[in-house]
Amino acid sequence: MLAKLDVSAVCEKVEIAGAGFLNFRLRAAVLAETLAAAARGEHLFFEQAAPPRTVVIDFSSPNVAKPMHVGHIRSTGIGDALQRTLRLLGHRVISDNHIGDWGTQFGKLLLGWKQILDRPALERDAIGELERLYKVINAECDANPAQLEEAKSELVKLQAGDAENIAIWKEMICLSQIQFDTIYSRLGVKFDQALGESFYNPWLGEVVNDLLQRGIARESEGAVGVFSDGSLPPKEDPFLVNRDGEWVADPALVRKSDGGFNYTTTDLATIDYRLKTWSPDEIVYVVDDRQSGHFKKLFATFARWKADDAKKVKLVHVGFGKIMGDDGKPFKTRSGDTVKLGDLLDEAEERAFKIVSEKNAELPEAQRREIARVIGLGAVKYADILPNRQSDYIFSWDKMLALQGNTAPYLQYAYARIKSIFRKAELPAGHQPPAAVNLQAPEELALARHLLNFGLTLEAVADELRPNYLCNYLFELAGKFTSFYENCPVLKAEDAATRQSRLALCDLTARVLCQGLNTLGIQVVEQM
RNA sequence: GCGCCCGUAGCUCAGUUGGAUAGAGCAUCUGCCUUCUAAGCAGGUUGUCGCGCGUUCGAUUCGCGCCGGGCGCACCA
Repeated sequence: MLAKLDVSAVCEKVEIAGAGFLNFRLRAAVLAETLAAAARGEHLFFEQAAPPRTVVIDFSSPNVAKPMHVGHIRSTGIGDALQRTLRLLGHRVISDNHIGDWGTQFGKLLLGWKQILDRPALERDAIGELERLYKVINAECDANPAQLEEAKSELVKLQAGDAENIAIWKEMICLSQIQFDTIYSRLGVKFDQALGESFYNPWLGEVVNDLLQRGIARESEGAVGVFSDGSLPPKEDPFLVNRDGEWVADPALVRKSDGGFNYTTTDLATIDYRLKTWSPDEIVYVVDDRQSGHFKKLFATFARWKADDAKKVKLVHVGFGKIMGDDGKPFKTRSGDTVKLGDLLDEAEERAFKIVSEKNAELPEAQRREIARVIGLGAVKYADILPNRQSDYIFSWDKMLALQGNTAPYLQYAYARIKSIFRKAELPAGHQPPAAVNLQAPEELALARHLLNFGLTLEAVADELRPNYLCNYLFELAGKFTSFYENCPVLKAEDAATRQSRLALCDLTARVLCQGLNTLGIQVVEQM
């Protein structure tokens, strides 16, 4: 292999190193020229994908009439990082927020609205009031069958298009939309589409009829479900479950015995719509791992329903684990309630503000507020993306804001230090990047080599749908930069050429840090 | 019961698809601020990669079997 290999243009002599290893040494001149080209703005160490793919990403998916809570940050944060990564690499992305705006909960909500709505409370805090309606009526339904019947009949009226119920339902959606807009604008998350469950209503009946006609679904106990077709061994068959040693049917229900539809039905109609509308190569669902069984059934059902279409698209469930409190149980407030996303972000900003004020009391308050906003939000997002997504992680304010170790503030700090160098450098307007980058010190070389890996890392994130790879890359980059920073004076470098070269290295590092963090949905600050 | 996920340093976690001496942060110990932000850096200490068998030149990574934890298993989504 060595005899046939010709990489002399980019590498020094290639050496055999033990059993099955070849050692390649990148030519210093190639490294320097790659950096010089980047300094001239010709690239930033990554390339556009060829050919680009079309990818639908389904994430966040909050419910109408409920507060967005801590359970939504993983789907929202991971999904947003993925859409940003794919876009950066030149793929065509359609991000779609599949909002829970339809379903059985509206029976209870409508009943609550009619029986116990507190208008002034609704105007003060719409989501709080809607939440209260649901909780009260839900409790009453558990205790009182007559009330449950009432709720069901409100739902039937809604589904039948009753004008009054439709109007109330629309108002609830409007009120919820205000909340969603507020949260997403704080998070800086944008969607191309927000086609909620209700959007697919017109097709649900057809979906079920078609499945019945093709013999994929059948009736059972008054409901309609998709059952095993026996094509797989029982262990691998998503439509079978073992109970006490017997393999029994575990169907995907598509119509309830009362005639209502299930979420599998909506999801089937959704896949069909997305294929017809955007012809994607891939549809990615960023949803809690606990729903993996649902997605297995959904994908298997779709493959049986539309075999030709199914061959053209890759359906992927990007699952993730739970967020735990430091007691190892699901993360809750001290009083045992779910943590609301808005409150979580408020607290992150407050904690960051305290720290910024301690470290940098001399900055004006407005600037400290803005720094705290970026740092606090970044800390929460980063802590959420950093762990391998399928494992649960323990939520810790101290850890994410500790600002040492693998955290967003550490990365933002590295960026701020670079910007500080440029403020002190007092470069003339229209400063040109150096003609040559000259790398000598081991810290310079290590930093330069690591910059080259940015593109490979982005591609790994896109291929495996794991944004945590980018977190680890950036953490290493910041680490290599600070080593360089400690050991290699920039402004007081021994000669002008070294100074120019090191300035270029600093600038490229800042650009990659900024681009990388932005790709994770995190901003940077010039000073902190 | 069956399926899925997890088990890596005292703690919290990485480990880019089977590669070389398994890495970070916290904790702990030792140095470094009249010099570009010390929210930092340099270095020391810390491991039966849950256990066993197998496949392989080579296994934390793949297969099988155990042990321990979490989650899911028909009309909620």
